[in-house]
Amino acid sequence: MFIELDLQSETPLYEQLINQLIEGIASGALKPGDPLPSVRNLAENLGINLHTVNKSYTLLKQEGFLQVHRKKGVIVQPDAMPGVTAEFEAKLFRQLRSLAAEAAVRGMTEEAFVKQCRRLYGDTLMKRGGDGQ
Amino acid sequence: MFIELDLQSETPLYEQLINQLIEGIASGALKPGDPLPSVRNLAENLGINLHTVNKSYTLLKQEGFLQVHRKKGVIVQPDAMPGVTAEFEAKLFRQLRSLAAEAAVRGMTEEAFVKQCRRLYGDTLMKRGGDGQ
Amino acid sequence: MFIELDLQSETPLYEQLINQLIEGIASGALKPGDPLPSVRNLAENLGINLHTVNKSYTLLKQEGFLQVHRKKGVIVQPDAMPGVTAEFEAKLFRQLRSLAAEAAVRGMTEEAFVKQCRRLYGDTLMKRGGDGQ
Amino acid sequence: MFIELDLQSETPLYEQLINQLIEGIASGALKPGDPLPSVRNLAENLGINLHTVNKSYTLLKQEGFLQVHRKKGVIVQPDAMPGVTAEFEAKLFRQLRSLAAEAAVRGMTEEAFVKQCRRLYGDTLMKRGGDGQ
DNA sequence: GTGGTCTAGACCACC
DNA sequence: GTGGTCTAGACCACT
Repeated sequence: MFIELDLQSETPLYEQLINQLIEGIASGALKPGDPLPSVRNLAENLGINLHTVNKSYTLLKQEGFLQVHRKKGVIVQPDAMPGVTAEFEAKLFRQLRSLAAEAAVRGMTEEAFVKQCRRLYGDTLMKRGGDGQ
Repeated sequence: MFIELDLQSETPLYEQLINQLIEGIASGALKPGDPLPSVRNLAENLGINLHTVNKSYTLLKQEGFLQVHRKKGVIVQPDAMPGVTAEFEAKLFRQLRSLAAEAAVRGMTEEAFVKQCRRLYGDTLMKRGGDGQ
Repeated sequence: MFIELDLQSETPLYEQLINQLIEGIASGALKPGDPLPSVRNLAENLGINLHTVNKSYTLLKQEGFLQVHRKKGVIVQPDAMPGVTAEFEAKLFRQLRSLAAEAAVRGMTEEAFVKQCRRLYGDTLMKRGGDGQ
Repeated sequence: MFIELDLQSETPLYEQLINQLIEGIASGALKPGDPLPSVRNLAENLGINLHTVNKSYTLLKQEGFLQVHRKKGVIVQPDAMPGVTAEFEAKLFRQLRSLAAEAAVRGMTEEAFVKQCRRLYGDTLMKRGGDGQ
């Protein structure tokens, strides 16, 4: 498993897990239709409680990234992934604006900031070639 | 006052306040050496608790964005703003990676993502010319 | 076979099966006295477990929609279908009230709601004329 | 409190609670902006666990029926209620079709069925005059 | 064995 | 005081 949680972090475990699963999908490590580990299994591997994993899975299901399949258990959305919803745009907007403002105040130039953005988007996907579909 | 808090938001009030003050500095609405409203005053204007404003100010002072001035009270850092610390880089990295991954999964192209990043950085600074509307 | 199960649905398979068989009877696709596929056969065709089909049949027999026939195996109730029992009325009441309330809150007018109800009842029976496509 | 849970029912407690809260909104007993009891408080009154109430509230928040207000606690959506989404239409369709089919097979006429639908929609709203806005 | 539900008790952040 | 998070342990329905 490629997942690593930071027990000291201030971001909740279930949220870290959500982020890492989405990154897994983005990178191609998790492909549409792939089965995920069972809640119990993953919880044990990560050394956390079953309910915490369950919460992450549930939220990802509600968002449409995951599905429960009656035979395969929990799987990655095999059909269309959720698109760019208004909620996501709002979240993106809010978070980017804060980050950009702080970066600017701290003296980071626009080019440095944008370069970092591009790099992180690219990193995410680059692994696809070596690893995914 | 250019500050607007969203009582329905999931972001804590003190954090919203921090963000908006930093955005105010980035845009030039708040310039180095400018005095900020007193804790009591701002709390009253925003209709929130003293403690909340206090917490925001304290954290911003700790980070080096604000200072206490004998006569003017709390002012915007008149000397060098805090630079790009390791903590900030880590935060930037973590948050951007999550956002980029989700954007990618949702089908947002790299160009669209980067464009949005640049736009939000630019928006922040553009107001500087106008000197703080 | 006119039955289609959704493995991603939150409704249990045995319940989906029950619903579709009742809809089959309602539409006339299954007529009183008609034999049903054997448990084994149907399970194989649908790609699901024997137990699941068995559970559906058993419950439908208990309710009186199906019967066991010495020679034909399981058949559709050839005599009087079960009537409007107190249990059914209670279920109908409970579910309709919830749906109606949510529809109302979501801004669906009474006429739109009732129209939908009538349409779905009508759809079910209209196929009867065609005798079970 | 107007809420009554059936501990024997096969429908989960949190779902019963959700339904009753929506019915409360539909009837006008709960008006936009009204504060709801705290999770602890309601849980105690209903004799169930805090987490069960929490789950109901959380789901209703996600759907947009409720909001957390930083000062008033949990309140009924003060702005626009969620409209008729595709998911709701699908749910309505699925459930009504099953109910209609079973009603038809049990010998309930279209008029009797539709009348019941209209009655339950009406009941829900009628209380508004006496009780609500 | 799976996911789903419920309970119980604890700690924390926020206001 | 509030809601949010996490843990622990239990039972059930479904396949």
